[in-house]
Amino acid sequence: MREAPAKLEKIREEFVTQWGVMGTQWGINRTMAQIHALLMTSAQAMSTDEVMETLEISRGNAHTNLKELVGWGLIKITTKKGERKEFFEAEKGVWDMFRRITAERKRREIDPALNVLRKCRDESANLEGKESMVFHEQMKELEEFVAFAASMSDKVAGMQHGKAMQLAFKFFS
Amino acid sequence: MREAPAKLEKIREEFVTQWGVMGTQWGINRTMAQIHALLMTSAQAMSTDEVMETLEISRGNAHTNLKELVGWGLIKITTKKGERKEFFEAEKGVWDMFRRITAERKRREIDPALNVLRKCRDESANLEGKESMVFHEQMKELEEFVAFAASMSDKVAGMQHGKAMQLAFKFFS
DNA sequence: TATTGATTTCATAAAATACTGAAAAAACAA
DNA sequence: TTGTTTTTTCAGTATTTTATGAAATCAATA
Repeated sequence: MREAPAKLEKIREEFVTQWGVMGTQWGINRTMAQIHALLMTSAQAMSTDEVMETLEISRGNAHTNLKELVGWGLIKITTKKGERKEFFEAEKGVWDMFRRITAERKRREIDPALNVLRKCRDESANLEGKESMVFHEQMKELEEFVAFAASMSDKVAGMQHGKAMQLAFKFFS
Repeated sequence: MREAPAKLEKIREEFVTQWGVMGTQWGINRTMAQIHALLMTSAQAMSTDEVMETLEISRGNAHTNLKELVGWGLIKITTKKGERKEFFEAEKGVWDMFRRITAERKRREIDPALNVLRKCRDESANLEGKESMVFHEQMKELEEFVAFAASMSDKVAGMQHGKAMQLAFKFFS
């Protein structure tokens, strides 16, 4: 890696660190957030060894989290001519990042919630008593809302940047 | 608490359990999610002792998470005539729940991210070299996007249910 | 084929997070 | 005041999550 001005490296390190802290608050693992921050702000693809060295983490840790990021579609694997190693490169466009995160969170968090809600709604459909009514009604409303959120999520994740901005403009009118 | 049909209690317990599991995936603590699920589906307000007993958790745990939920605005404290204890009651409307969660997540997750991004953008504004350009550009785009998300978040969280549905309809046209 | 370089796995260790239970503080009643 | 009930805090413990590092596997080259 070509030597970057010391000042930049300092700011970048601060960004990576803070993004890691934010990650934990977002419910994602610190190293994963840090690697993402690192690759997002890298002018060129990095190897596992470079990531390990920069963040001072073990090979296992680097490997696991790089592959996890690939799973999220936030980074992709590339190769360099004459090199045997894999290199990793981040998706840099923020809209694409957002779409991928949205789609993945839907899959991991919204869809399972929907299943739970539907099951509980169905099973409480024909019960007697006030308690049962309250429960069933709550399940129904939650289920409807979450289903709606899921469909919005799909819609947004499927949109092109231009289309989305157009819509956002509509939103503020 | 009046005795509810055994079948209901079984389904409700399943819901509470599963909501707790989901909570951990959402990055929030299991007990907090369980208490929320419990109160959301309760026909009447519950005391700390009732929560402790139902979920078989300690007083400290119940107390901490009840207060945390109050902090999120997802449950509120009430009292009963002739009773000295505090009782807790959940906001049941899903739209209001959603608004409160949105507002709180913005405050806790989006706003701090914005601060980090702005700082990094500013500090990298006048640096030389390709690396610096890439970094600065990325900070700028992230900052713009997150600021946009923040403003959307405020907008949504401030909307009435009817207004939001109207908008959602527009969205699908 | 053997050799070397790279990736993957996984048992163990470390760190972060959540929970308990009991004691202290606060709120209310007598 | 003094006693009683309820809330709050927190040190210690348990659990869960994440990271390490070495060994196993895989892949490319010669």
